[in-house]
Amino acid sequence: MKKVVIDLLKNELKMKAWAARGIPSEKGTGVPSLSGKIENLLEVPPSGEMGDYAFPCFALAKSLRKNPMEIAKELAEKLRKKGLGKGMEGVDFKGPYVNFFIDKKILAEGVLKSVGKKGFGENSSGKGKNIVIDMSSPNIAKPFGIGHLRSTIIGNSIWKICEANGYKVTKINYLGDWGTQFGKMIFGFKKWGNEKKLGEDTIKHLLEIYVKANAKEHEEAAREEFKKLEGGDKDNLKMWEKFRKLSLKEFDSIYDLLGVEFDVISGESKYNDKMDAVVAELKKKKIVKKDDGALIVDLKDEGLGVALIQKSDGTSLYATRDIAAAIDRKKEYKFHRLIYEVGQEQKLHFNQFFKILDMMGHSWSKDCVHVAHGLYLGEGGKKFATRKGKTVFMSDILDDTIEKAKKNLMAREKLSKEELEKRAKKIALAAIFYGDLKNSRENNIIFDIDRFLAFEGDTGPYLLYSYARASSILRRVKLKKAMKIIDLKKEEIKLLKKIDGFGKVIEKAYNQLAPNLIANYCYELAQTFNEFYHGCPVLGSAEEGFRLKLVDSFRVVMKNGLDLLGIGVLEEM
RNA sequence: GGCCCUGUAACUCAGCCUGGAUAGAGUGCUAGCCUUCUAAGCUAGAAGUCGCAGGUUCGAAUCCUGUCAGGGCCGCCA
Repeated sequence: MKKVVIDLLKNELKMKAWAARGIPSEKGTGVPSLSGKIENLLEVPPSGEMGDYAFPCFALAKSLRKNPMEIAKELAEKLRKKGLGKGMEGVDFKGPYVNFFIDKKILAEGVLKSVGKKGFGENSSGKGKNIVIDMSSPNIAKPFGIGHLRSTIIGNSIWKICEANGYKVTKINYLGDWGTQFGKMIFGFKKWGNEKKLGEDTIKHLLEIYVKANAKEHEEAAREEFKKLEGGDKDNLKMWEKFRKLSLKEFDSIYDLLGVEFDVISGESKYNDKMDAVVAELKKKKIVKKDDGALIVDLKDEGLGVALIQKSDGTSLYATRDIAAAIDRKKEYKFHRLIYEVGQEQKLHFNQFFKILDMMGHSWSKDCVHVAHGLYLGEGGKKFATRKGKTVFMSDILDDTIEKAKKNLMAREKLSKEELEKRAKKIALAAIFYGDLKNSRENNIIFDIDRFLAFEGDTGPYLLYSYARASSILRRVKLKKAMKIIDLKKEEIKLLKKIDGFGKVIEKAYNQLAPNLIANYCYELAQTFNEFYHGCPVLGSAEEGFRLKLVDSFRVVMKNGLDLLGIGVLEEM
C-alpha cells in the first residue's frame, strides 16, 4: 500500500518544470534531490483522521525555495486532478503535509492475508550469520540475585529478536566460577563449613561463609587459597567442584521455572589453562608492562585508564579470562557479532578488553558489543551489595509473585489445584518478565516489590488477559471463510494498522538490541485490541466473519510478540 | 579529578539513535460503563517551564556546547 503512495509521489515530482529550474535530481530517477529518499520521508500521521500516510514538504521547500504549505497544497491538488488509481481513497493537505488516504478494505485484506502466512513480521536479514550471546552469568556459590535476572530476561529476549531477524544464535551462560572469591570461599569453608548444611541449602550456607570470610583480616589467607586452586591443588579443586555442582543445581531450578535455556553452559574456569598463552602473547607484542609487580595495559591515552592483566602474585584476573574466552569463541563460532548482556557498571571493563583485543590485532573486536543494562537498586537508589549480606533472593520474589497471582485467581473462580498452579505461574512470570523488559535497558530500576506484584494497567497480566479474551471469542465458533467487510469502524482500522506494524518493530528492536520496543508494541497492541473489543461486538454481528479473522490475527501477533519477550500465553484466565 | 548512564505530569516510565502536525502511557485522583464475546477491561476529565542556559535549524524533548542534580565505574573483585 505504501508503495502505491511512493510511486504516485515519484511520478508527480518528476515534473519537467522542476528540472528546467535547475533543481538537482536524484541519480537516475529524475526526482528532485531531497534530503532523503521519499520512502524515508513518508510518515504516518499522528492520528488516523489526518490520513494513512503523510508526505512532509519541508525537504522540497529548500530546493524549490518556496513555502512548504504552498507546495503541499499544489501537490495535493495536482494529484487529485490526475486521479489516484486503485487502492487509494483520497489525498488532502494540511499545513505542510500532503496526506494520503488508502482504501481500507484493501488494507484489511492485505493485512489479514499476510498474518496468515508463516513467520509474519519476521525477516531474513541475518541469514547465514552467527551471533553469540553471553548472558545470565551468575556467580557460583553466590545467590542468583535480581541483577542476574535482568541479564537472563533481556538476553533471552535478544536471542529471540535476533532469530526473528534471521540470525543463528548461540546462548552461552558464562558462569562466574573462577577468581579470588573462591579463595575466600575455600578459606571460609575450611574454617566454618558444614557438609550437611551445604547439601541442604547450598547457596544460603555459602553466602553465610562468604560474608564472614570477606573480613579484612582473612584477605591474605584467602589469596593463598586461590593461588593454590589456580596452581591445581587437589583438595581445593575438589572443594571448588563441589561448590560449582551444587550451585548449578540450584540455578537450574530457577532457569527451569523461568523457562530459559542455554545452548552452552560455560564459565571462566574453562580458560584457566589458556591464560598463560594470552599473557605470553601480550608480553611478546609489548602490550603489557610490569607495574608494582603486576602486569598492566596502559590505556590512559585512549581515555580508558589502566587494565590489570595479572596480579603481583601471578594469578589471573577477569580481563585475562575474557580475552581468552573471546578469542576462543571467534574460533569456534565464527560469529558475526558477540553480544555481552552484562550490567552497565562493567562498561569500562568491556571497553578496555575490546581495545586490548584490537591491539592484539583482532580486527573483529569491533563485532563485540556490550549490551548494558541498568541496575536494580535498593531503596534510596543504592546498589545492592552481596558483601553486606543484603541480598534479594530470586526464589523469594518468584514465590511472592506466584502467591499473589493465586490469591487473585481464587477470588475469581474455582479452579482445580493443577490449573491454579499453572495459571498463577504463567501470570507471575508475565508480570516479572514484562515488568523488566518494558523499561529501556540502560535505566536503573529501583527495586520495588509492589511493582512486581501489580497486575493492572501496563503490566504483563494485562497482555495475557487481552489474549485470553480473544481466545475466548474464538473458542465459541469456527472461523468462517467468508469475510464480508461492510464498513470498517475506526477501532478496526486502528487494530489492522497496529498489526501491520509488527515487522517494523522486530527490525527496530534488532537494530537497537532493545526488547523494550517489543514490549511497548505488545502493550499498544493489547490496548488497541481492547478498544476494538468494546467498540465492535464480534459474535452475531453482520461482519462476524471478518471480525473473527481480525481477532484471530490479533491473537497470532500477540502470541508471537509475547514469545519474543519470553512470555507464554494462557488461553483462559 | 576523569569517563559512562540518567533527568519528561503528584508517582513510575515510553518517546531521543534517524529533528516535524495538538509531548504519550500506567498508577493515583474526579465522573461514567457489567441482562450482550472475561470489568485483570473500556470511555471522559483534571494534571507537563520535556533539569537549567546557550547554539545549530524554517522547525528541538530529540542534534551540539556548557551547567546543575542523581546513579555507576576508575590496579591486584567480578
